[in-house]
Amino acid sequence: MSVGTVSNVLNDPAIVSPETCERVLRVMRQRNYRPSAIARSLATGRTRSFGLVVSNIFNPFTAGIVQGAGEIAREAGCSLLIACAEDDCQDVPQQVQALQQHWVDGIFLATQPLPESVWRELRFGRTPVVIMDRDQPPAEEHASIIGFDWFMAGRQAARHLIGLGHRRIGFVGGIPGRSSSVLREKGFRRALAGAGIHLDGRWQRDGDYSTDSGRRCAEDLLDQPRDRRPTALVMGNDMMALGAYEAAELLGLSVPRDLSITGIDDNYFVTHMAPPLTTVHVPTRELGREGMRMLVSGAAGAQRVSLPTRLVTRQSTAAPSPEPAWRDQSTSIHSVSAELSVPADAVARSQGNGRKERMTSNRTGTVTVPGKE
Amino acid sequence: MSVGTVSNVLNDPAIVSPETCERVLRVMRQRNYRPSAIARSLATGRTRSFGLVVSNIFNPFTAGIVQGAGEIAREAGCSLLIACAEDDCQDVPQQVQALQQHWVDGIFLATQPLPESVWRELRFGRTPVVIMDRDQPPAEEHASIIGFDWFMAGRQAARHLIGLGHRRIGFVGGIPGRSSSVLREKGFRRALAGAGIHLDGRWQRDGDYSTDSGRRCAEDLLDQPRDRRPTALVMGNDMMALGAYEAAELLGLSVPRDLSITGIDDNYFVTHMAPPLTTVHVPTRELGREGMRMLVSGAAGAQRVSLPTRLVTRQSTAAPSPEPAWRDQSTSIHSVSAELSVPADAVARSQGNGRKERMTSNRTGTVTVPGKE
DNA sequence: ATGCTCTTTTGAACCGGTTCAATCCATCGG
DNA sequence: CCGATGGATTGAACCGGTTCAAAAGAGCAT
Repeated sequence: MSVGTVSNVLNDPAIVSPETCERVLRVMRQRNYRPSAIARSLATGRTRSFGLVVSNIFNPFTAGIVQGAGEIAREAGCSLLIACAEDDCQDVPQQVQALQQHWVDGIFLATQPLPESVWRELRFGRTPVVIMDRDQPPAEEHASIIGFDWFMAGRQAARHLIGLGHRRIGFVGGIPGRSSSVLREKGFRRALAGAGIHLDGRWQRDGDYSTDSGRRCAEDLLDQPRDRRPTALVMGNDMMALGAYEAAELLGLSVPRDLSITGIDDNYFVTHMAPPLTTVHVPTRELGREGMRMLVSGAAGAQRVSLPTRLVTRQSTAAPSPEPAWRDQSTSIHSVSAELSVPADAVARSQGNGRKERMTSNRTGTVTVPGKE
Repeated sequence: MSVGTVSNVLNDPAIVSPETCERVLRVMRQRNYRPSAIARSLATGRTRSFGLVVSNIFNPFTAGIVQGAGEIAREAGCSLLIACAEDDCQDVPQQVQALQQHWVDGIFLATQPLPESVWRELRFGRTPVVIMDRDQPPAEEHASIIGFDWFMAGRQAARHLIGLGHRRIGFVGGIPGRSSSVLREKGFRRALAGAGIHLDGRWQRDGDYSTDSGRRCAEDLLDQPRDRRPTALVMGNDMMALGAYEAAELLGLSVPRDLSITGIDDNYFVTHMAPPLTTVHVPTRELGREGMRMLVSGAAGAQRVSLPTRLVTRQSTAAPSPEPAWRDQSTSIHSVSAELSVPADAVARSQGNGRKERMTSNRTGTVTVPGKE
């Protein structure tokens, strides 16, 4: 019995006679044989394993990607090497190098930010690469980009509030300059412009995606006389929205009666916030799946994919309370159209008894705007 | 120039003449040579990589372990293969098998629960194994057990409340039968017994570690006339404590004025709960580090390590409000001693203005009970 | 010049598979 | 009976390193 035959039983049983095949399998079972992935890789030059580099593993955002990527890898019978980079991501090049030495068949870079120096490392390998959420077009042929439509996210949040009748809407952005932040803001601005609402620069702040920064910015925006204060806030992500809740509590404002708040991300904890947060769902698991799909299918290369987001309505948003009579409402044609576009049930739901609602609400909430918006 | 010499330059430059060494290194740099971890593994029989099997990657508990294990692996120059098992952990044996095929030098099993069938898989490999939090002693010589002192955790939570003067303390446990749950409860009972407090079975419920179950159990415990209702709740983990907050809000009880609540885990979100949660810190990152340390040092085998927990005091606990006068206080010697053991500053802090406190409190909170308790 | 260390380099076996040309063997047609 | 056909099996090269006995060379004492 030659090793070649045994190898054939493993890889292509059809070309081996049934008796031989059976005999080989019996012995394997008996001696509890396990083929060595290592040796196989050395012989074939392919490992059927992929590398995934992430930064903050505590971030639910990251966890979603890991989850999704793992699913696809499993389905394809491939293994996934997950490399956790340090917080500042400076060691990503080393991580990439380590993965290359393991001959991974592809690399998924899902860190934020991504240091420029990785390109030097990537250039030498012929390894296919998928990169998450990168601004610049890839410098290499074998790299694909995958990301979220952050413009859509910002616009969806703002449109929702406009639809509820809000006119004075504040915005707290994420880390300035980062494209994911810039696009959220652009989407927000577009929505306001589309509704003919003048954007007051005083109602805009830059945070850094942390709860604390969210609280600070929100306090700053809200600490004004009632008639000059925003009636709604679009927060750049859920963590900052959490901070906005804290700010509202500090200032004695009730959510959503005195202030509507929206987030972006749809982290798992938002359903447990009081009240549950209306936010823009960002399909991280789907990004993990899609990115890994590109790698296992060998389709990675010079592509650019953007995943849509969708608004999930919960109890942190409602129509603004009526203004004192002496203050004249804006009655432009835009405000009328905005008023008319409020979905009736959304208003009813938002104004209902939040408490009872919450007991029966499911974790995922109600999807208001479907996929393509 | 023979391949043997080149190999020596890589592994033991000292035995190669300086000129040769330099020459080899220059060519390597020039041709951008990267040694193949695959080929090296095949030759040496060791991969310098380890497997870590986890279940729910979204769980901060899991994230902590991944983080810690990753740190030690990195320090040791080893790589870490992270395998995410499905939620029910039924596929752990397959995951283990895959890791064994990759010739990992050791496996860290950090799933909960762990199906019995893995033993069949583990028995055949000579791979060292570290298992998290397992009840039974290991069946094999090469397996070590690492876990938390859940008994201590339960006791610390209860003692803290007793120290504040609580006598009617409710308990909501985790999944019944699981040793981590049983031990928490035992620690809780021991603390009460130690203070001479009679444990009323009606003040005990079993949850499943989810927020919803926590809410249900807490509601159930609290929905009684004031004088028969617990003044404090020990919740089996932070998620269930979150549920207890919801229950308190539903019943119109203020935390901590009407009800003190403690958790276990010290998840990152607890500092953002309103009020911030007093909980027992469980050092997951340290567990990851320690477990991986056992593997990389080759010390894994028939050991049993238990990591201490520690109480972190925040604003969800306070002394109970005084009872109506007509109800006679228990005045046994135990209650007097309990009263005296209240640390003065803890009471002051808990009763202070939670709002102002919170703005300046650091994320990690105040460590009340140091390491060894 | 010879023999003896000691350092450096070499060559080949080996790790555990894959791959493929070559061989073996049975069957069938002529 | 011979040759052709085709399926099953074999043997050896190969993947890219490590390891180690053996060879080569250098330096020194005799």
